[in-house]
Amino acid sequence: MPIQTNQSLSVDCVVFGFDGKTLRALLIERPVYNTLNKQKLPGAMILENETLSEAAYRVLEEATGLQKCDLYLKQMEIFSDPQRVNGDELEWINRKHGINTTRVVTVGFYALLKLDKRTIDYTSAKGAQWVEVESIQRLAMDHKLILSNALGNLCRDMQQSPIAFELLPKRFTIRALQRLFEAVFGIEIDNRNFRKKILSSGFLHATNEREKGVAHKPAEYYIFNKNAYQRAVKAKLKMDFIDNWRY
Amino acid sequence: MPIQTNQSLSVDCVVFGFDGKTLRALLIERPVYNTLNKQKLPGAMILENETLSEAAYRVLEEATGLQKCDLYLKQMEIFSDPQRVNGDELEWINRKHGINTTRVVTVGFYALLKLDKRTIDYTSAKGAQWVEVESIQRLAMDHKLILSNALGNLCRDMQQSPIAFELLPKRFTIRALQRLFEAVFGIEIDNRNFRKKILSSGFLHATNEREKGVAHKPAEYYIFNKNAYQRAVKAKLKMDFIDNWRY
DNA sequence: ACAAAAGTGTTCCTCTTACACCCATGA
DNA sequence: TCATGGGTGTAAGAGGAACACTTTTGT
Repeated sequence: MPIQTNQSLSVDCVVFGFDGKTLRALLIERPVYNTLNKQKLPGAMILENETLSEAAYRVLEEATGLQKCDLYLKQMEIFSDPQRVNGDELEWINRKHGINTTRVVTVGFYALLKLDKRTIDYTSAKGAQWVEVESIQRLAMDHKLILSNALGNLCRDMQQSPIAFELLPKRFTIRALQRLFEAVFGIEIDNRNFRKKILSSGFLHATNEREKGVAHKPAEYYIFNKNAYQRAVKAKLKMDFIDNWRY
Repeated sequence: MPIQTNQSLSVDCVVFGFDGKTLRALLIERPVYNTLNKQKLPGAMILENETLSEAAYRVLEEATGLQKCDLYLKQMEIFSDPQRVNGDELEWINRKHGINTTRVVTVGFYALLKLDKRTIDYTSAKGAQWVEVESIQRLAMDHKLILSNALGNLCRDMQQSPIAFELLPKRFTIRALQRLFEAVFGIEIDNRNFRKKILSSGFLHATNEREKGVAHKPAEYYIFNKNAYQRAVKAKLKMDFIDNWRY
């Protein structure tokens, strides 16, 4: 079997947003072509002289209007099944790009962003939709698999680093943060214990500002104190750094 | 900028083994060519009709003589810098394979195996070496970067799943398990607390067999009880996430 | 008998968990 | 005044960290 030479490499992005209640992903519609599934993840072929993450940022700016600095991007698995794109789907891709490839290998990314009105307006204008992740049934090609993968990665990463804040506005309530964890992990969290733990971490800064116009006791807004977090990480390593030396 | 069409896709594997004291990685020697670095990771170009993990298993069987069932394989990042292979290195690759590619994108894998005599004999016969990971200074292309990446992945994964046992023989002593953690994490662990914790987990099964011919009290052999582990996994998702945050 | 590594218990203290009521606001 | 969700404390138990000596074997 010869070395594969006429393949193509693409990126596909699972873009997550949080609306305060449920986790959503951005899906784009494509013109119907034969019996193919209409909804797909935002993605693109890699260009010459472009890294994969550059390609991913290009896709994300096109899809959301947001720049690199407003997005959290993480590479996941590579999907390389020789049959993952074939038949009508392969024909669709070749026709769309005016190329003639026999195989497309894709690199999955997931992105996190703050789902504000401006972004929703932008995506709506492009005919894209923010769909509740739980309710997504079928997608084009193997994009459902990529989505599942992204959700697994998100769960794992949210247990290890404070990326939850990438999905929340700069000012947020503790309840919103809790609901985000509950939505992603699919669990219920005791509110008293959650507040105790998250506040005692020292990573949240109370703004002294409160919700307005809500028909209940207004919640206080907090801000994630990234510096305090990074200081804490360093302090934890402080005494261990000799042991932890890695070239 | 047009879509990249004449690239190649390869896999590179960081193969870890544990000799009872230190963590080692398998490096292969290549014939010297100009001023290129001689040592590199085992790797190969992807073939037509082959997935990336199939390619990785092919590389691993070639390098170690071991089959899929005797290896733990995990995909990591993809390395896609357009300049990651160029100049003499690119020429070396094109000459070696009789192809004419302008860009090579590679997917990093790490593999874990049980480092027994048979495997060491096999790799020695091929001129490959098991080098202490701590002492590896320079490698061909960006393979040093890939190795660093693999070590980071291994550290992370070993904290989250019982892959440590993939590096130990079926029967092992608790001391050996402890030394493995100490080697990978670069820390010292209190032996009494370690025994208490690992034994109370219920994942180890005592064999009632002991070391022979050692000049000290012989240690008992244990076996990892995978079923007990998998049963335990289903029962928990804790609020540890705040403590474990790392960027 | 000695050298070398295995194996063993207790205490203290922190962190986790479970649990129920009052508060501030808009309608 | 009622409906709604925000915000608070305590007690019991589990789990983690620190710490030193005895046991078994080969030489």
